[in-house]
Parts: sequence; C-alpha cells; structure tokens
Amino acid sequence: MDDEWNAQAQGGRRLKPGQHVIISLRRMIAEGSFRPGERIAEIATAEALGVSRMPVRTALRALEAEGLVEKLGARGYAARSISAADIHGAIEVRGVLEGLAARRLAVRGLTPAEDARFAACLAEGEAIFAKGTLAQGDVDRFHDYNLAFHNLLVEASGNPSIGQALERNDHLPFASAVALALENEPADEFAHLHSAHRDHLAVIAAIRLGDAPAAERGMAEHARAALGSERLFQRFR
Amino acid sequence: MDDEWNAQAQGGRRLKPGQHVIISLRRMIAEGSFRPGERIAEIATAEALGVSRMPVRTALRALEAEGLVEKLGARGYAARSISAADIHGAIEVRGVLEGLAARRLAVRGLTPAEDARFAACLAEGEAIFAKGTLAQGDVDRFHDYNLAFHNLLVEASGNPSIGQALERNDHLPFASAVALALENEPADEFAHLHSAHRDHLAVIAAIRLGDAPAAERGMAEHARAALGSERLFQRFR
DNA sequence: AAATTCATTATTGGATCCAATAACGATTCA
DNA sequence: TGAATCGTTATTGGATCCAATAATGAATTT
Repeated sequence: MDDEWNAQAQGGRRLKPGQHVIISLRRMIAEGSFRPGERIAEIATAEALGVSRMPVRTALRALEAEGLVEKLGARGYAARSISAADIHGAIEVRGVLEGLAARRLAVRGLTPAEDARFAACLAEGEAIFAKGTLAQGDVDRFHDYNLAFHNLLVEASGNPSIGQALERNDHLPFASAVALALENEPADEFAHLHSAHRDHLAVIAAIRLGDAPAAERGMAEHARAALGSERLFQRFR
Repeated sequence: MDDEWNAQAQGGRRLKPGQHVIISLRRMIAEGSFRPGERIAEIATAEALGVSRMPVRTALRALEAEGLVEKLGARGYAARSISAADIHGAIEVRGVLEGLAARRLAVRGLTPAEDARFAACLAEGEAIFAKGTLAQGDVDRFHDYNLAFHNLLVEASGNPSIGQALERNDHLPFASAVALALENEPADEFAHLHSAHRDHLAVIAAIRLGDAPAAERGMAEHARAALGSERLFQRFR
C-alpha cells in the first residue's frame, strides 16, 4: 500500500484496499484507460494494483452491476462501450425521474423545513453568480451546489425508488446530475452555468405554486439541456 | 450439494453453488423467512446452505445492490424492511419509465418487425381470454405473456437505460411488471387480468396512432392499477 | 446507579491455493 | 481448403484460513 493509496484516504481515514480498487477502476474507466472491449482480468488487475484477486473480484462485480463493465463469461470483463445514444438515453431517463420527483413535491407541497433547505441551497447559487463573473474556484463551488440541489430534490420527493433508479446514471459519464461538460475557461462558462441555476429557480417556483406539470416539465428540460453540449458527444461517437 | 439443489438446475444444466445461493436467498427473502432487521451473517448462511462463505458473500453483495438486503457494517446484513410506501414509490417509478418507453415508440413509430412482434404478443393475450374464463394453467400463461409484453416494450424503446433503471424494481416484491397480486381462484381473476390485457391493447393502439401523450399516460396508469390490489398492502404495513 | 474501561466474541475483508471450465490455437482429417 | 478434434492456457468460482475490526457484555470506577 504505497503513498498514492494512502493519499486516497477519505475523511482523514485510510481506505481499505477494496475501496481503493473500486475507486481506481472507476477513475480508469472514466478516463478511458481501457479501450472498449479490452479485457480486464482479475489476476492482471490485481497485480497492477498490488492487491490480491479478492478485492478486484468484488470491485468488478460491483462495476458490472453499475453497468460500467460487462462480463465476458470465462474470459474476464471489459469496459462497456458507451455510445452517444447511451448517454442520450440515460439523460432522458434522468429527466423523467427527476421530473417525477418535482411533480410529487408540487402535488404535496413543501414542508417549511424543506422550503428552508431549498432556499438555503438556491441562495448559494445566487451567491455564486452575484458578481456577474466566475472565478476559478467557483466551478467547484457550483459543482457542489448543483449536486446538493439534485440530491435534495430526490430526497425531498419522499420516494427512495427515484434515487435508486438514478444510481446507474450517477456512475455513467456525463449522465450524472453533476456532469459538467465544460468546454471553456470558467469565466466563459458563466452563461452556461447561470442558465442551469435559473432552471433550478424556475422549478422551485413551480413547486411552490403547486404547478405540477410545470415543475415536471422544467426538470425534464433541465436534464435535456445537457444534450446541447458539443463536447458531450466528441468522446462517445 | 443435495437433490434440492440439483433440482434447481435450469435448462437441464446444473447451476453453480453461487447461483443456487442467490436464488435461495431471494426466495427466502420474498417468502419472509427473515424478519426485517434479522441478521443474515455469512458464516451461518454458508453453513445452512452447505457451501463456503465465498458464494454467500458474493450473493449478499449482489442482493445489497438490488436493495433486498442492507449491510449492518461489521455485523453482517439484514433483509431490508419494505413498506407499502416503498412499493407505492417503486410502482410510480415503473410508471414513468414505462411511460417514457411508450412515448418514445409513439414518437418514432414502430418498424414493421416491431409491429409484428407486438401483434403476435397481443394475439397470445387475446387467446388467453377468448373463451371467457380462465383455466388453471392460464395464470402461468398470462404471466409469461405479461412479462413478454413489458420486456418487448422496453426493448423496442431503444433506450437501454430504461431497462437498467427498472432492474431494481424487477427484484422488489410486487413492484415488478410481472407482480400478480392474485387474491382469488384463477376463474375469479378473469376481470382483473383481462383489464390488464385491455390496457396493453390501448397502449399499443395509441403508439400506432402516434399519440405520445396517450401512450405515456396509458402505461403510467397501467402501472398504477397494481396499487388497487388489497393484498398488495397487507404484507407490507 | 450510571458511566467508563476492558476483554472477549462475532463478523467481514483479504490472501492464497486448487478445481473447474471456457476459450484459443495447433494439428489432423475429409 | 474447410471442418473437426484435441491439447494447452487463461480465467473465474469456490474453499480455507488468517487478520483486522466492530460490537457486545462483564467488570470496575465514580
């Protein structure tokens, strides 16, 4: 267990080899370290990562369940090839699921505690865009705000099945709610990210008005906005 | 490996111990053999099933990913308690996902091959109800027809993410498309099952007309029809 | 009586090894 | 030349065992 793996500790606590393995494999898959179809074998991967086969086997099973790798029968595993159509479909699924979450909230209304949480969340978004431009750190800040917004929406919906259905998407590159297909310097992304923030404001406004169709449609369109990014499809043709 | 496990062979081919284990555990969970919260430990389960810990560990990991069990940290696993609200939410998620599948088909239309496959599938349904009553074997026959219809709809939609998002539901009791909350003798279930079949006919008619809103709404309402069964909620209060 | 400490136990994670099986490539036959 | 067969290799599945750690209950202290 070398320094790189120690550096992967989270919350100041060292991760177990099994956790390291799955994090490493996810990153390698996301970075395109494996060509689609290229074999990922337990033994070779264990040797490369300096662990025994057990944590690699466990990790590959989990990644298979997440749809990031597919089993080649007795021949090991392979990174799943992801097409632009796959991304398109995953975003569409995200749209209807988050739309359902928004509709549920609009139908039954927000509790005062929920309303306060959404208000605090959106205030963070307002703060990010208040000065009319983005600094370097603001992209990470927006990332955190965006993730918090989507997680809160799903949690507040009161239907855990929505979050469970979204779990696959959360691991698929660019289909996750936090996928940010940035193509330019942060300062040039102001309009792009600000548009996403305005979508958030519009959806919560519709929820507060009890306008279920508008809330649902707003979230579905918000998800589809990700499809407009050119870089999204360069990698997956 | 006793006769019971040999009897679990599928397709005339003996299953591996790992496959037996996960099938056995799924059945025990579905049958309520474990009380919610009751510990399911690797060692005790392995002894009970006559295998080593390895296939049990693999199976428990998979069942955790499916949402049927939850990890108790270093204390093992427990069958996840499922409430009526959980079932309600899962059915709602199924409704929007299958509604999305129906909408996609209505928007882009059916190919002649797809239309033929749907026609053949629905003809099987027509045959089941043609004589105006149900025989004993007709419930299994309807089960197979129903499963084929839902699978074909998702497959024909051309969006694999819909099927992937539905995978969790497929393992949740009563949330699966093939959940049949039968409460009476087969002959008495004619109206119930026939209504489901007529829903299928209406959805395909809407798809053929290119009426995307009607197709989507029809599938969502078809999923919600499962909520009307009284026995659905007896078990999960 | 309540809180704290400590020893023990139960449990999972991982390492190692062997068995079983599928896949592959070379050889042989028609 | 193509098909079939066979031997070899690569790979995963599972068994066994040990290490690490969390949980539990008893004993001690306040």
